[in-house]
Amino acid sequence: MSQQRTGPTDGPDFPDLPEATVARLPEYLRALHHLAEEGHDTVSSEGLAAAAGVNSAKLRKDLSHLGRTGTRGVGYDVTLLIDQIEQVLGLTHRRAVALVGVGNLGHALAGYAGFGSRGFRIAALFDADLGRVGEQINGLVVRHIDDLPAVVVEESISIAVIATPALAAQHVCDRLVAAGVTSVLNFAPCVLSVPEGVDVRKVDLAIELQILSFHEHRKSALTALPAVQKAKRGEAEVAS
Amino acid sequence: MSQQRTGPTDGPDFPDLPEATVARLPEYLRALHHLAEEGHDTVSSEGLAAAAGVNSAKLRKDLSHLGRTGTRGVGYDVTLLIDQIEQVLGLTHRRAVALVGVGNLGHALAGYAGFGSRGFRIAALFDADLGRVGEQINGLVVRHIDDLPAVVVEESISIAVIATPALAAQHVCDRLVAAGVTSVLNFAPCVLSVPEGVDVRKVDLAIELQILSFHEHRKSALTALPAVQKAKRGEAEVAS
DNA sequence: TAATGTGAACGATTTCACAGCT
DNA sequence: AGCTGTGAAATCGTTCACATTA
Repeated sequence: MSQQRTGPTDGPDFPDLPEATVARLPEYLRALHHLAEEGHDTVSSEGLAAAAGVNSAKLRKDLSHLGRTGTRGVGYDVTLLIDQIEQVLGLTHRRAVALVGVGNLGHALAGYAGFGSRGFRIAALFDADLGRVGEQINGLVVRHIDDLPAVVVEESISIAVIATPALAAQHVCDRLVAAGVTSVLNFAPCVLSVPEGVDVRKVDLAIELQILSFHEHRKSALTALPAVQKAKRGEAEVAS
Repeated sequence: MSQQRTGPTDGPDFPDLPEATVARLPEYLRALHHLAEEGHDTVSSEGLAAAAGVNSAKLRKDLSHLGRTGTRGVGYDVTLLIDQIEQVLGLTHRRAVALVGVGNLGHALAGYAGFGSRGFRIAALFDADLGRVGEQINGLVVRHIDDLPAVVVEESISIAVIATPALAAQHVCDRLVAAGVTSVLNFAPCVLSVPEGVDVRKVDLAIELQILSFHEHRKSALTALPAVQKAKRGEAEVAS
């Protein structure tokens, strides 16, 4: 819809994807890798949608933004689609990631195998605590945060993970941005302000539980008073 | 279990909030606690919106769903609003949470202080690996997953966190649901299927990075070809 | 006067239903 | 015949702008 096509010479490599679609492509990618391991060569929109936990119309609309990806009457070629999604997500090379804060959570993230297998390489660990600097985790030495600028350049790092306490996060973020980082994944429970052109995503573990708490609260309120209005909701509620 | 009834006429207690609003209330709550610690008694929609990283119209609309919460010409009473949000989110009592899978990530989650300070109590740890059963983490003994049914009842657990490998997650989830758990926070990179009435939220760390990777990719494509169409985006891009 | 609460406009996303390929 | 790709409809969410109220 909102697309002015810039000519017959294609919007080559770069469709302007809706944000909601971007957020789902990684899920499709994971499902596709799984299907590939199981030996599937092709998959229908129904099949892939089921594996990714969405409905098939949504999946088809999402994939349609990537250009022609399937074959009518047949479905999608699994390996081809993997390639196309990895292309669009910029996963054709393994991206170097810096992790700041090797406390409780940071330590676990540093050892999380899922990053390595899905396109990323933890290239450096940082902490402000001199007691932690020098420690070795998973084959990487923890460096002092003052080394940030040098290492970011050295390792061509553009993505960083913040796993510090909330009070330190904004300061750390400022230093990351100053060093050239342009994407931040923030685990600290606070709002980060960043200049234009820098992307921030946030993961707040307690917030996830609080959202579930709301639903628990609602469910127990409904079962406690089964009298009025239950005609409303009918399907399995899966929020993501 | 766990209901706090205000009487038979408690209809007004339970607004039917939009899901997007529910997802933001915890962020407001966090910001409010922070403001309270700084000694603020009241806060305007502008002020709270800034602290929570949203715009003020959205905040007012969100809060309007809770009923009259502010005072025109003045703003919102900080402690009163905290109470109202905690009420709606069902945080008036501390909820017991089970955590399954005390590997790398699960271990860190078991020690995460943010759960304790924001309405939750990790009440039990489980693992399938007998080598881990008996280990003590943060004052809790890891139990074998066969003990699930007993412990869930004993501790009145309705929320569980899954931090197992992907291959085990569905099986663990089935056992949790069978034991009576009705909300699941899933850290395993896979889709869980659950019966109606059970809520699932998912946190996939690699997916978060992949979404950032997309934006990195797009940014570098845009700076590489500064020629065409840049009139589009204007503000700081904060995706959550 | 200052700031909330809210109808109405707008925009984004999801879903439907089917035309069009293979 | 079967399944993708896609307009159009429906739904959901955001923003605007201002009437309303303390």
